[in-house]
Amino acid sequence: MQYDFRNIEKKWQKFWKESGIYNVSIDSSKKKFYVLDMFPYPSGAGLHVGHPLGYIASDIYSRYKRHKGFNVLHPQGYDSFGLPAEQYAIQTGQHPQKTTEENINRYREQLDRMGFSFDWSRELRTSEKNYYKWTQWMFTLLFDSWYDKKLKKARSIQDLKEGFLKKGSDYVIGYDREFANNEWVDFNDHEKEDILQEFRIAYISETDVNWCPKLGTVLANDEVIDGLSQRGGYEVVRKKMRQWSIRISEYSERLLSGLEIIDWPDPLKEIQRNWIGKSKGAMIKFSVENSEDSIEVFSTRPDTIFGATFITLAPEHDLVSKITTSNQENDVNNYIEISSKKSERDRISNVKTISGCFTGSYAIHPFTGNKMPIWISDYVIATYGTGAVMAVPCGDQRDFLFSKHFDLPIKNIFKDISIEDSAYESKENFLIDNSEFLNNLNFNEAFELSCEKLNEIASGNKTINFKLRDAVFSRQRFWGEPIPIYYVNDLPKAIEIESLPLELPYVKNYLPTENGDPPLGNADKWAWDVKNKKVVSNKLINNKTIFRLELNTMPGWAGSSWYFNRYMDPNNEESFASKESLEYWREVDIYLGGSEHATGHLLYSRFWQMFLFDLGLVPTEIYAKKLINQGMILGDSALVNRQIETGEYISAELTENHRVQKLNVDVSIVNSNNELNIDQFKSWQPEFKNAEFIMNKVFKVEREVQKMSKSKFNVVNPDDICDNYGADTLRLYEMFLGPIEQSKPWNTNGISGVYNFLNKVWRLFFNDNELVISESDPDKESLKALHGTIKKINEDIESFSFNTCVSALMILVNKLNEIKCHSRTVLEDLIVLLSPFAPHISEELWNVLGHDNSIADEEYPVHNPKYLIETEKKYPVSVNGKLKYQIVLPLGISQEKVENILKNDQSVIEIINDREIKKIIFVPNKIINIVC
RNA sequence: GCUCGGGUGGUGGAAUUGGUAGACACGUUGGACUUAAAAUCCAAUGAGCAGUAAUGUUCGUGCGGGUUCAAGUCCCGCCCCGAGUACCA
Repeated sequence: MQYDFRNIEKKWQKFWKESGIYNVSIDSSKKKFYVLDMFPYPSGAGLHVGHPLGYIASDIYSRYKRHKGFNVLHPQGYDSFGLPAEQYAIQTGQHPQKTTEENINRYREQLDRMGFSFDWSRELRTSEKNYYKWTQWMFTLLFDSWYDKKLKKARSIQDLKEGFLKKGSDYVIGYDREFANNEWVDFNDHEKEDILQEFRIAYISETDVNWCPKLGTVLANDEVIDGLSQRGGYEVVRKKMRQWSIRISEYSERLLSGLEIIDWPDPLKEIQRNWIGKSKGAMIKFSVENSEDSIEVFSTRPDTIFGATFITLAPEHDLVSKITTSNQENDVNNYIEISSKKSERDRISNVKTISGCFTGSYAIHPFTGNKMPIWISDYVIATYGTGAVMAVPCGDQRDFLFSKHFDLPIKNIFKDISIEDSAYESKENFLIDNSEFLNNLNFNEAFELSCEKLNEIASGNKTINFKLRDAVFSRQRFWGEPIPIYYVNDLPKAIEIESLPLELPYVKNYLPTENGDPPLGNADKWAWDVKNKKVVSNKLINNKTIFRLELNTMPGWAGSSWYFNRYMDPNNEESFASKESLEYWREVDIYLGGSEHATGHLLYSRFWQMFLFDLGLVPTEIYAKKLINQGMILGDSALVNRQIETGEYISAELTENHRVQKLNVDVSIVNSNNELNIDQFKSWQPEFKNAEFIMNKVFKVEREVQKMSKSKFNVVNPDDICDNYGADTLRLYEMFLGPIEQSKPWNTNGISGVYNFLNKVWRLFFNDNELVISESDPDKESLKALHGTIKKINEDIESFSFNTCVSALMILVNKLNEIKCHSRTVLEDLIVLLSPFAPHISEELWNVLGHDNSIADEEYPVHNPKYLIETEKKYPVSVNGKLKYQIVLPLGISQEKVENILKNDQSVIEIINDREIKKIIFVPNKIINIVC
């Protein structure tokens, strides 16, 4: 008899739901363990087989940790604000709330079928007002805080105001404006706010942003890929806009050094390091001839300063208009206009073409006093460094090409190195020449000395520069958290906590308004009544108590930057989480998710936690100790070839000499031999109804691995697998597919293997319908097999190597079947071993053996080394062409035993390694090596 | 271009981190059960050579070198694939 997974799985899912056995609470008698999945965005397409990969892994780990006696927090929720729901709303007029809700229900249904042990009592949704109340509150904290460079932490803006009152601008370091304390007192509100805005962590400013006209909103740097929007792939252009930003750049150093102490995958850390982009160099000031102004440049090569022959500014640089001479004005304006029209994408694709324009002005070299022409060119990026570079053609290939192109002077400062054909960019193997006091120095010496000298003449200093930009925080969108700010005479004011949440208003439609305002501009009732602390009609706006509200909403990453803290205490009305719960659960122990969030969510959330930590609101600066990136499951797409001229469909092996176009077809109408079911194809979509085919016997399709997506018809729904094989099989199979971090195409070729395995497990307990369990003591052989497996599985689960766990279980079950072991003690341990992977069948069998499933988890079996000692194995080995033997002793052998062997064997010649002994290799009459 | 990963049977993938390469599974082939098929079970399965056979033997982890008694694993030089990033001064 086969095991009846349909009824078994339904039965236990119902039991888990009704008994709520996976709901946890604070229990100081137990050690806590927090396992978290990146919460999903509930899209309309539902889950496909790729989504659960990480959830299955985290579920296995959670169940395992529970067996180990930990109090495991394993929650799930939804990142439910976002663009797709809003796009759908624009098309259909339905409120995003409604579609989001529908999608969530569908997600929940699918998740429930897979037997996850989530604590659903802690479910959260970022779009719920009891959640976004706290997101908004945290925004007001960001607004009311500044970053103290001296203490290297965020502090209340109140402290800054008091500091200015006492010491003026001396209170802070690294600020380019100077004012005394009495001047501060005399500043008016606007002047004060202008200064404060340069310190607030959430601040408003006129910035260059990535504007996506198609989406009608700005995008953060990480949301733009290759000059196109991440969502939708639309063109992105640069535009100046008044925007909220988050001063994440202040945390660059901490975000970078924090990587050292977290156990995250190296590739992911590397991505974050590159994104933060720390570089050591110098700030160098060049005065401009016949002008008060000076140009500051950042250079990583101050050692090459004597090789600098001209200056290049970004076209957007502030000084350009000031220093351009009248006879160059036309050319310069022309150039600026052309380059501003270029989209990000054009700029990237035109990397190789050299363009630029002379401004007519000259800078003065700080040491030689030479005149250096000032040019503008769009190879200089306005947002990196100072938006200006000193061009050293002999040491930088771009400067070199630029000089050649515009016939600018090139000065070689490298001794005995030819720069005929290209610049010498290496920092090694050279001595400096033609550089006064830097002559005959190497890179390091020249670097230090040049910085010193620059400092002496007050023309520069050593600095560290970061690539990380402040994050744009405004979105011209409806379906996001409203920014809780109102404007009094254009001065932003935060809404205080008692009045939050600031709920999304009713709008007639979700598109921008006629005068280009964000969708919230469509709301009639969107003004803040300060006196009564509530939202009122726009018509009531006056300049005393009722003010206009911010129209932008927050980006998607706002809500996801702190949700892991909310799970600790999700229903708290008084605070985002109680002190007690924060102290108990502290941080995530294992975080599972994809590496595609490396420069988005995973960076922002680290920042956000650091900020909360600075304010003393959370107990740890690091919110996730260990992170595992699960790979993506890709779709194995099927494509039919259509002949372009005739429109006939050609079987894949016959396409030679035909001009064809490939069309994705539904993978469910293609069998595993790549043969298309023609009848199903014809009825699949109306356009194929009268399709003509060119083929021999069968019609073959082509296969291609693509990202799983609805539009490619390669989506496999986990429900189908659950229907046909059961959730346990799906869980085991997804784990069996390969290492968790690896991306792999989905195929069901091997699924019968794990399905058979579960049947074999079942048959260990049942002969037909009869339970066959022996109560007598187990034999040595089965104990040996069992304890070996226990050891392996414990180790492999800890290292997230679930595919080898499944193999180990298969080997064990094959073995037990072979030796016909029906011993209760062995089988009980087997059930517990199996239960994290296949919880349904395990619960059933546990119950079959007469246990009460409603009591706490059975402890995970502990291996007994006694059964692991294997007999010594003798292997032939060739040493210098002579046949000798090596004896390999098993793992865990005692020191005494080894010493005994050594004593009894006279022929030992050397022991190469004397660390913990695991294996010994013998050659006849001589031990030649001990391998550890 | 730069920075990370990675190349192992027909396929997905193991290999105790330097110690019998190919575990486990799929697939294939043969067999058992069956009137038959499905399902299930058993056996074989890296390639070559010799042998009726047990077995023996050679070659085998992208390519070429090296270290070592011993290399998929370590070192040097190439080739290919994937990911990230990109005019970053």
